[in-house]
Amino acid sequence: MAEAQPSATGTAARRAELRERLLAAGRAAIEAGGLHSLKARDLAAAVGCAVGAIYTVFADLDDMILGIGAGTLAQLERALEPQQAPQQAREEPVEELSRLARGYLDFARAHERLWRALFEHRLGGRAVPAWFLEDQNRLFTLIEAPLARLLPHEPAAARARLARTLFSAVHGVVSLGLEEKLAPTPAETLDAELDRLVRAVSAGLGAQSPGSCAGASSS
Amino acid sequence: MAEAQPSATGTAARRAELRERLLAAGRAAIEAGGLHSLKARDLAAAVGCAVGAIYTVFADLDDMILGIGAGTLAQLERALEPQQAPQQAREEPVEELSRLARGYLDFARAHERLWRALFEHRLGGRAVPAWFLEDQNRLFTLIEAPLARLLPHEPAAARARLARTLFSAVHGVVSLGLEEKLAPTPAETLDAELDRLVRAVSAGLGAQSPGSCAGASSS
DNA sequence: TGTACATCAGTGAACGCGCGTTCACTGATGTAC
DNA sequence: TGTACATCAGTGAACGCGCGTTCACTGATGTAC
Repeated sequence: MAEAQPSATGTAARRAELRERLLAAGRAAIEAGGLHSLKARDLAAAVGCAVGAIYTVFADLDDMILGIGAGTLAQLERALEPQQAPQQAREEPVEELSRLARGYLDFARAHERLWRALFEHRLGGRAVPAWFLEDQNRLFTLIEAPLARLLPHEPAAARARLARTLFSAVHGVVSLGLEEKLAPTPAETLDAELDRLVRAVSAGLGAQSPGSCAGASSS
Repeated sequence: MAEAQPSATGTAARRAELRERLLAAGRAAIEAGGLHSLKARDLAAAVGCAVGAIYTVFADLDDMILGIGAGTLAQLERALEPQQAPQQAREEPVEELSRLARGYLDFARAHERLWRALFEHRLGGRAVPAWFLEDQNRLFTLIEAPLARLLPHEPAAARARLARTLFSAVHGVVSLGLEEKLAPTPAETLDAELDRLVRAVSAGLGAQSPGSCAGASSS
């Protein structure tokens, strides 16, 4: 017998549980209808609490949106991390970059609205908190590793910039490619195009760096 | 003396003028505060007419937003076209692609909110009209020309896809690069990064195609 | 174990505001005679 | 040229809805004795 439901015991625990359930309801709402479908009354109805209870756990809805965004970022990071080859037996940097891009595309497909919500800024004028930006930067870091092997002579600062640029380019292809309201791109075509882009950039970057091309016949 | 103001004479002409003035007011509103600042009452106040008059010229505000978008696309196209080198004395395809990308970045900078409005879809569930999609496709066509010279052996269909992909990549870099709410990128850095990307892709694409470089000595 | 009481998480009706769209009306325009 | 009348572009108050947030209240929880 004892506590069947995961209902919390202490007050603090109850609050934490309410917070989680609201976050889950918020995620569900966004997945069902986009960020604009996030409504205080709907959330309250979904978790079975009063509207006012939301404000005992979040400062306001924007605060909650940030919480959801943090979860999405964490999930995205988890989805991409395993793509990194085991420490030893490192694969070609190009392959790793290609897999990361593909992982990003797959994630966007699987959680399109949640993912798009990351880039819609509904926060009324308020600045994005620092911890949120750090979460984002961690994504770029994933790209920097293979990039470092691809361009070993590139200064670290330039490599960081490049990681961001590469991410942005991939993001652009995924974002416009999945936008079905405009000219829709068939799934396999999009896969192929994204891969082609990543390989072209990788090859081109290698060629730009000292040596390169006939010299980048790898080693 | 005679008609001083550009006030129209006939009824039809008056309507056309009202439409233009409303579009101008709408553009101004978006430039000042983004798409969300487009309010019927503000528009009426700006052009000095009644709220109801708007609906004698546009079906609703979404219809008007499409009209504004069409204007933005036309302006963007005008901004990019001259970038194409005179028919004779064609420059290197890479240079042309680089200049197109730079032109896109400059346009986005100069009219950021108007430009972003093109990609925000406020149209409630309604499909984007065909003429709007055609306007968009004309942009991709601008890229196809230099691409054709860069990859002469590429089938036309693949080239069209590639133009779209390249556009998306550039768009991504510009879009995230100008987003000041996230980690902001300094202007010159963004210029340089975008250029580096375009050159890398161009070089890489050339290397992918038969011929090229050391002959894709990979294998 | 029982009782009285204080605390405070949680309540939900109500506030306040914003805003797209409508429609019964008006007054200027232009036509007919 | 003048007059009476019909048309209809344009009016703007009002409708209707949505929605974030508040706050006076309540009832469950847990403590003190």
